[in-house]
Amino acid sequence: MSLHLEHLNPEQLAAVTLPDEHALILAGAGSGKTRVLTTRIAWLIKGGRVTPAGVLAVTFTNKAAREMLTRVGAMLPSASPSSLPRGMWIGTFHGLANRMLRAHHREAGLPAAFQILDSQDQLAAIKRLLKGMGVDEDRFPPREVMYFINGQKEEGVRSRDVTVTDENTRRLAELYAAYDEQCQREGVVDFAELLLRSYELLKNNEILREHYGQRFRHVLVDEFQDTNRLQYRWLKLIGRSSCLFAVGDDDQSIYTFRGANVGNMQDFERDFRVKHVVRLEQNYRSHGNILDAANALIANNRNRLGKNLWTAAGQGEPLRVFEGESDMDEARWIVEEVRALERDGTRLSQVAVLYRSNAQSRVVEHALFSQGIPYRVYGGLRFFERAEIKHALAYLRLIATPDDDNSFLRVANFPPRGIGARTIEQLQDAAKQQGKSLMAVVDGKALSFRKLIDDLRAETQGLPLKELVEVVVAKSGLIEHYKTEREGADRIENLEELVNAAATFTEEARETESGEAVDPLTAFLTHAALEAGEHQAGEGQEALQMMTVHSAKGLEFDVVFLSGLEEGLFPHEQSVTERDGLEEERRLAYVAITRARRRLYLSHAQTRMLHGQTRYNIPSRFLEEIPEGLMKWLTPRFSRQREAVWGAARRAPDPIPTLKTPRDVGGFRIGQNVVHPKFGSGVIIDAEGQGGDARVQVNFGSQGVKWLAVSVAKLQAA
DNA sequence: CAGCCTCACTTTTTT
DNA sequence: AGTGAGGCTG
Repeated sequence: MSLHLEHLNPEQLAAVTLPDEHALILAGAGSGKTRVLTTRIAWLIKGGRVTPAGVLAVTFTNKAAREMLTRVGAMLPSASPSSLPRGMWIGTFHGLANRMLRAHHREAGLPAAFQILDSQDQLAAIKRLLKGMGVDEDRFPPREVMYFINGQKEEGVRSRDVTVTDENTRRLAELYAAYDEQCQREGVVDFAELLLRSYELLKNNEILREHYGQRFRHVLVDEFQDTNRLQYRWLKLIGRSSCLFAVGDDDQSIYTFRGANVGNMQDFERDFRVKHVVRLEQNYRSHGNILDAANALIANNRNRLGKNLWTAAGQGEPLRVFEGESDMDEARWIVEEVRALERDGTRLSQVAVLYRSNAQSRVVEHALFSQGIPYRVYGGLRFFERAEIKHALAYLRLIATPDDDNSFLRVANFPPRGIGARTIEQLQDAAKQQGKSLMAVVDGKALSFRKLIDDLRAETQGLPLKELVEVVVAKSGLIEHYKTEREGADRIENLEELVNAAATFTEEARETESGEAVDPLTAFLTHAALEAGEHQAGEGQEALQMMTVHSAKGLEFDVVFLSGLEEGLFPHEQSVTERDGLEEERRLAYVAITRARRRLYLSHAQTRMLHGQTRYNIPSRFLEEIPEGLMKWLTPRFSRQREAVWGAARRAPDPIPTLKTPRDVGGFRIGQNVVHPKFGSGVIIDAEGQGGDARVQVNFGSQGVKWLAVSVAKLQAA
């Protein structure tokens, strides 16, 4: 009910109570940015500076949007979360764009029941397009065409405006045009299109622009460092005459690989002549040593707006650092520590194992599984992305929009009903000739499929959503089909879960009243596309948390294991070739470190299985960038000779089978530690040739990976 | 038309 | 190592 302004620190309070002008809030990790954002909204409304309908708040994930909604609701009078903020627009960029396009679909040139393509759907649509146009998929891989199209859309560039520099780009622009035509014909819209379309709608339609410009007095943006150029332009348009309140942290920008533009923060300051820049630097999450480590690390980055976190909490423990002989060794150690923590009363759900890439989770999972420690792995396939769910949704879509060729192709012959490639090809030819959809030109064998869909539509006419989905799942033949599959039980369970999802969605929809009148089925399909489902198995259970560093952003844990701190892995080897790639990796490490509240473990392994091969890695440069005084090495630092691995392999009762036989090359061998007068210390990771011609490949960490001729280079065994 | 097998790929991810 | 997609054979 209350805002509790007295609990805010001076900077937070200043940010919350800024006058009605543009503001940029630089909010460090754990500095209470969500709190500032939500309190600001509530403060504006309570003070009568704005009505709920005048507020637009944008986030990146549905989860963040929900949290914001709940927290704002809790601070406002008469608030039960359901009867919430009448008319307030809180949501993701895509959610809000969708909302606008639904409301003005006619002006935007879209059918009322337009469908949304997720990335999978989009790729399928592009593959289909390329095939139809007879494009050589080796020269134009569908995935790259997709990246090109999305990249252009995210820069706000339409096909006719593409800067054509060469033949390749010219062709790509053509494909872009053809793709957009296909989408338009089929009444579907991809994620990037949602944004671009609503941007153009505002830009070209003066009435709407004025309407929304007048309406939204205050526009607030979360995670501003993650916005791309189009999103920034969208904000500029919709918030033309409003006060823009942007909250972000340039040090936590870890999504440039998907188009995020940190430069938006500087641009914003300049474009809007921002008078108020508030830095939130007091951290309420971590102990001092953890923060000091994070600060020291990120200080190595050049492109920063500048910020230093501090805490009133004590220094806490030193960071614990472990060197494993192998990835398995590292995993074993993690498991041991986790059990010790558990014995000391730490809740498993407060412990997280973080890693740079998903492939690393497997070894740890094995170790945890064999010790019977419950764990939960984040990421991977989400509910609405599962094949069986996509199949069911395809049936539903065909009921709503029969011309949806993507869906037609997905399920025309699934479960198998004798409509093979031949038949489909004929249909595609006919459709192309007549300029119609596949469903419209169905004949012969495929008539049975159209009849099935027509029957389903007739039968479900007027049924409530839940029953509708139930009937479709039952009569599509999917359940029957999965009964015959050996892995089918899980899939059937998921289909049943889909029916439940439909049931809950109906209730939610009634409560939150998304406003615009859309038929329930379309609303549900939109929900499925826009919210692939954070809803995952094992939620809320007491289990160890495992995830990539990326997915850990925004979360916090008492204890964090940051594993695989090795050159080539973290920083990832592909990052060194990208512009500013290393700085992004460092920000990633910064995000990882600042997830920990009380205890942080850092670990690396000397050898690691990757893609079926043993790799020899040296410790990450990031370990060297953390002051020695903050760390406590659980294993003697670098003292274990790499030879120890071979020694262990010889002595151990069961030798580690994955190790290659150490081959002598000019007195050196793979895995050996060496010192070079110029490049410093490194480890031999590959070798070729014999005697005088022998060459070895050495990983010198921050100095890079080099091939050296043994007879020339002054290499010494370390 | 359908199942099987080989081949190529492998950073990070939300919507 | 493990997976997914596409090609080939029955």
